[in-house]
Amino acid sequence: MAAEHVARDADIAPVAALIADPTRAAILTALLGGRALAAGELARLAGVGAATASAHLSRLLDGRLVDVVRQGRHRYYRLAGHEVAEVLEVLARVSARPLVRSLRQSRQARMLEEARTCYDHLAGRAGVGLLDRLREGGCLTGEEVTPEGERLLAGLGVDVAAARAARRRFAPECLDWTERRAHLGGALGAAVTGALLELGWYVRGPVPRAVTLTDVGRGGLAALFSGKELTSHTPVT
Amino acid sequence: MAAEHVARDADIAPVAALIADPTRAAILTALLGGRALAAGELARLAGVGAATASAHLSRLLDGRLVDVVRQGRHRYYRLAGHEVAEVLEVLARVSARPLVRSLRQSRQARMLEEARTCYDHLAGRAGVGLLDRLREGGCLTGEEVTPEGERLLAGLGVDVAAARAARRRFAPECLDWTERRAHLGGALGAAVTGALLELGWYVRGPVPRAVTLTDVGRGGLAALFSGKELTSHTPVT
DNA sequence: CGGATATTTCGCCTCCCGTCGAACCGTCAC
DNA sequence: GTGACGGTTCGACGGGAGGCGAAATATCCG
Repeated sequence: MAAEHVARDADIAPVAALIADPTRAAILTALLGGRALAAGELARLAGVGAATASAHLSRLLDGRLVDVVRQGRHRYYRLAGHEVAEVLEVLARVSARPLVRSLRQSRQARMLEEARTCYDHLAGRAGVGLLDRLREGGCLTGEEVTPEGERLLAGLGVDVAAARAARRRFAPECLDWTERRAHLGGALGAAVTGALLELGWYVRGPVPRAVTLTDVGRGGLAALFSGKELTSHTPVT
Repeated sequence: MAAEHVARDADIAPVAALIADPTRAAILTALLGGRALAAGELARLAGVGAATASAHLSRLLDGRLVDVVRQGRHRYYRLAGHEVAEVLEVLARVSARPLVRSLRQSRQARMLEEARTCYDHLAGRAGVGLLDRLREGGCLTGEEVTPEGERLLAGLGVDVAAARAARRRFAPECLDWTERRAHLGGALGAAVTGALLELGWYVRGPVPRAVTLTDVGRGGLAALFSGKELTSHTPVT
């Protein structure tokens, strides 16, 4: 989903190992509330002796998953930054992944599979289709926009020059994890997506990252790409 | 960061334990490319015997971190969905967290700490400040908008009724992990943030989730909240 | 059908790691 | 000071998990 922004390979095992222990997981989860808690409190919450908790906290400190602030004879521990909280939250989401989704959830999931934003660019079947159409139409070769592409995008109101001048990567492929194929990311992806929303071809949906194709958008895209839909699927109803 | 959307507590330890083993981590990382790989290939990539790899894959399968597709005498394994890929990516990010950031990174980090979007609503010091100002001004009590709040928000072009009718939670607090305090999330948070962008009080920055306060916005907010800035800090330069 | 190859299952060994009790070091209260 | 309490360090114990080789199973190819 965020392949564009993935850090180069780092050993994830050590960090995972820190979270893998049930006691440490309980400690970290207790700290998810944002408050700093004393060592003894954490030991109690985790249901373990003070010695054990201390050992765990020491390891979490080494691994820079928690910070400690000493205050008198107490030591208050808290999570070491929002990245750590994010890991715990994402991990909680996959851990809670139900075997079978509710109707509402599966409908939302289908909407997100169809079209959603990935940070600030279009993803899902629509995102993958868009990149395919752009490449098929010779608008994009590698990471460069061709003259045809420049014309087509200008027609949409995309400022390609501004995107090229942006401080982020211009037009990287971003791996789409529901499609397992690439969609268009980077400054250009953001600019194109912004233009599509601006034109009202896509509108943001009720679910945070969902966007949906409008009738206007369907017509516009069909005209742009000579009748080819971005995706062959019927829209989610 | 995404406390609004966090699943209820699930034991994250088992999933973390699956990732915690270096061999399994290597297997999962190899699968991050999105392609399905055969068991033997994965064994080779992970630098381990076929028997060992098989055992690991079996456990990953049990834990629903990978899917398998049998094709003749080969068994191709792939990650079981985008959530799993997300976990690995976020985990890679914290694992790679440098001890000291580069100047550019720290500047970007400061921008994000100041103001950014969290899914589709305002976060960072600006987001926390906004919620504080709304509460101080008596615009919001608990999760309800007061008549004063209704007037103030209407002046900004926020359609409170529409937000209230949305299918997502109306105005939940969303824990902000850089501030360790709450900001306004949910349908109302999204609507307010949309209005602020629409008015040009905030504009999206070069970095994916960054937004920055404009001069117009500074004036508008000052007028709204009788001179109080959302944050006492000088803007990031 | 029979040999070759891919993958899994089965023991077995080893070693790491979480646990606890007890001793030790700081800090607070009187 | 001196006792009480929070927290960490030390040492020993036990269980669980990963590693491998060998045998079993499944699939392909001729």
